[in-house]
Amino acid sequence: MLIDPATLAIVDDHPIVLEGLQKLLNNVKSIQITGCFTSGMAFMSFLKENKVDVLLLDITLPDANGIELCREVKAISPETHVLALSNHSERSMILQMIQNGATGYLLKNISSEELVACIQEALSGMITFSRGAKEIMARPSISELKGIPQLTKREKEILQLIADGKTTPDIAQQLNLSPLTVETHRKNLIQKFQVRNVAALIKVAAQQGLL
Amino acid sequence: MLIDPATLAIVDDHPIVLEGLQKLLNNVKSIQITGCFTSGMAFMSFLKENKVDVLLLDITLPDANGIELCREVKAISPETHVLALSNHSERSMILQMIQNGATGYLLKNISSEELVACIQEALSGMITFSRGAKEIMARPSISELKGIPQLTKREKEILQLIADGKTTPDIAQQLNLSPLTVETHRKNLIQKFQVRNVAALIKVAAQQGLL
DNA sequence: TTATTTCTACCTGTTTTCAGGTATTTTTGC
DNA sequence: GCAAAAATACCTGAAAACAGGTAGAAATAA
Repeated sequence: MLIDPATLAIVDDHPIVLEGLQKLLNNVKSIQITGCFTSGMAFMSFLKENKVDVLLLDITLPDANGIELCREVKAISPETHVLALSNHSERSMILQMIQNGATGYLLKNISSEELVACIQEALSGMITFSRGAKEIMARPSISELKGIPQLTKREKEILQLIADGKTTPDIAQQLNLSPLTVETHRKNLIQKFQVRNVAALIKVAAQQGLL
Repeated sequence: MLIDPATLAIVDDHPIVLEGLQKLLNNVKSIQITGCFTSGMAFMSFLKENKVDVLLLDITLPDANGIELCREVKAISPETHVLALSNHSERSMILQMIQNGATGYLLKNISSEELVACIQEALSGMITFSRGAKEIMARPSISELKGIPQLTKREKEILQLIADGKTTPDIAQQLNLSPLTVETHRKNLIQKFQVRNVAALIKVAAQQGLL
């Protein structure tokens, strides 16, 4: 008994890459390439009509950015496994792709065997990385982790409430404090993070994983 | 010629877990357990005096939370590979740990062989997940990906600038627009995201990876 | 016990945001 | 070419945030 081969699509604005990947994957029985696209829009209209099990997605595209495209794909077709295929080797980029629903991240220097293995792993419902990507992920940039101001318990608490959209009077009431006290904490937070206002405060706090 | 065994420490508030892990890893020649701790503080003072190659870290601790502890560990000792060892099976939790410098995430139902394999993988400088964690990572919650408002180019641009701490007048000047126009965009952003103010706006935008 | 940090609270005045609209001009998609 | 979407711009008044302070009480660490 034969199982249906998995359907695979590729989005990459370099035709050469498309060619190469097709040749490479054509020998693989368990995978059937059902579409190659050089733009995000073209793929999206294809996806609305066809089932796609795996998508190999380049991040840099002419019409849209890959991160957003990935999210759109998963929103329409959650069962499609999106594998980012990119030259970008920044940890933050990989994390962003994963956060936006990618099932894996492959650097373009990947070997053909590894590529097939990663596709199989994705098909079996697991996140997957190419060797290079795994190494990048294991090396957090020091700058990301240092320079994080030490917050007191109260400050963390208030930071959370601010991030939830609460205003100073709201917070004061909720914590049984004077609004003036809350204002002080808010000011201290802004000072500790060396930012100009809450918007920037929340951004850096979020980026450091404090929310 | 023998290579020095890797040093490993464990932080977990359940003594039973510590016992179990010790027994389990004692047979492994390439790993030497150099410390077991039931609190974050105890480990941190140990870390200041001793080299630790791998740390098995429970996320729920009495004195500190594991996410912050992980960051502190990496800040002091970037070469220490922190492997989260936890029962928490939420995707967001795993992502947060990774974002805060963890080299991997293991669910506590991990088998002993898998545990050793993951430790080896971490030691070789790659990120690693237990099988269960890989499966969780591959399944983004639909709620994370849906409900993301469609933003126009201008709105994205202004959202970025707001997140950078720019005020309406700043942005207006930078983009050669009337402040009133910027205000309109800002209002539309708040409406599209269904939030009360910029603080909440930036939080959700950051969480959806838009910044 | 002392020193330090944290939490609390206050004051003044200015700037910015936000709510709740309306409305014209460009783009863009079909 | 027409409709829809996007970008532009305006108005008012209230609420909130921010800058730049000071300062006492309480908790914590040395």
